[in-house]
Amino acid sequence: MLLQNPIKQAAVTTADKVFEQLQYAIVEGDMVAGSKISEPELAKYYQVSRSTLREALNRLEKYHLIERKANIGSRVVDCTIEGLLELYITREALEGMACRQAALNMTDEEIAHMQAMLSQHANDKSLQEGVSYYQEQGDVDFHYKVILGSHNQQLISLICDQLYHLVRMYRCQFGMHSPRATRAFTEHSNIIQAISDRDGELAELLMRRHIAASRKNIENKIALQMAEQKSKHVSNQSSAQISEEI
Amino acid sequence: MLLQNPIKQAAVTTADKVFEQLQYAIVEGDMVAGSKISEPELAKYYQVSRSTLREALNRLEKYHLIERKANIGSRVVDCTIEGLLELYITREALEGMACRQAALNMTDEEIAHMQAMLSQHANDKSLQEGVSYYQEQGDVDFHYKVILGSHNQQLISLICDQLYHLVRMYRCQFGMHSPRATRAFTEHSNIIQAISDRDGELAELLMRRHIAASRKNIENKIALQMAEQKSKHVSNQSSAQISEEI
DNA sequence: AACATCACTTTTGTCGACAATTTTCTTTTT
DNA sequence: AAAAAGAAAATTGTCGACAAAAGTGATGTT
Repeated sequence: MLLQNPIKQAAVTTADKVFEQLQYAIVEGDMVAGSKISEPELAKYYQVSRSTLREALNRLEKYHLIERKANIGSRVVDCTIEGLLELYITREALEGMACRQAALNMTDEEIAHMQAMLSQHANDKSLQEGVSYYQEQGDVDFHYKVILGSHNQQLISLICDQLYHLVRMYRCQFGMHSPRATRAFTEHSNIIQAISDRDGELAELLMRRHIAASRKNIENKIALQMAEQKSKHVSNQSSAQISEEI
Repeated sequence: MLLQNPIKQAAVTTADKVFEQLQYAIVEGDMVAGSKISEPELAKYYQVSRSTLREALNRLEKYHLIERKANIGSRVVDCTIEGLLELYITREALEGMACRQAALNMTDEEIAHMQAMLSQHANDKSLQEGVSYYQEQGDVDFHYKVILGSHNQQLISLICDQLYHLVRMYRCQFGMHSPRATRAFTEHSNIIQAISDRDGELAELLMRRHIAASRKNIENKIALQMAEQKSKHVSNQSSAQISEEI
């Protein structure tokens, strides 16, 4: 898997390993979103006792990948358009603030490193060719660098633990593509400039616009698809591909 | 306990009940912050098996009230000045955005209800007398109303589940008092006005100032106490009382 | 006296079984 | 035939026991 959580710790216990496998299965859609989870079945599948499976489920619940009800059971979280938009709004708030804090708290070395990363991407031939794969990775790297640069454990934990698992899940399930490389590159460039200027206010503003632009782009795509589907009388919209950036 | 989580569901299972008791014990400081947790000991104390106690611990970990390490054990989270300030910065980001969304998404009925709540507080004699108790409750009610008014499940869950347990813990452990009633009342009043004007931008700005003001006030108090302690050669600073608003 | 090693104790992780609750299916009644 | 009631099956919650890992203290070596 490409988009790794940068602050995760190694899986030492069996429950950890089962959790990781389940995490990938859910994020990549091998376990269908919204479906019920059978503890005995899964325990048998992963060759572990139900206790350790439940331990893994607890961790999945912590990361908002499943939902549990007492005496009823667990379900994989559902991927809805509303949920996706809510996620973007939350990201806008948290990553915006993280970017402001990064401008205040990043060391000069960290900033230099981020600038180096960016110019490396600039020289990368994939950018010129408009290939999305490397840019995708670069985009994720950039966002993580900014988040970690906030030096705020609370923000880091919330964004990386609570949000980004879901972000990756939506990316996979809705088949979202990367942003047009050049546009994102310019925006990233401006954000880094604001950070190296130690201009927290501008840095936050730019990051919020960067994320809000993606959200609005998605909203437009959705509106378009809805109209298309209405004219074509297609009922199933959950498998729709949304060509948009992270 | 006064400051309840407004979105919590009833505790039906034994693990739920143990979790609730442990939650209060941690928040109110009956279990000292940073201390190690003994599973056998706690299980015996609450008269449950270690399995159900571990289930409760899992939930505490989900809410960031304890921290676990594989094969090592659990510790109650530590209350530090840095952690408190990080919490305020995160609140500023999340509640600011929640307030913006509330301006966009609250129903007219919800707004009317919040206005009624505020004028009730205005007429309450406790406000005139500057009694903090009711105002404390009123302040919490106000913030919760705004958060729920965002109609954004992601924001609601993050703030109420992840942040407010810690907020209450810090309030208890640092013995923080309420804000001066009249000042907070005016600020709340202005925020509600912005919401009823459907002015999301202003609503967010005012809420962020409202929270940032508290944070800065705390920072000043801390700086003052640090100076005092230095002159008095007092070493223990963790039990300091910080007279500041939520 | 300080350090390393080994055995012992304690604690955490995992397992299978039982109890309680929910769901499903059958039977009964209107 | 539809709805209600009750029995059976399956699922979740809880328990005590064992296995594995970490911590502790005594012993021996340099």
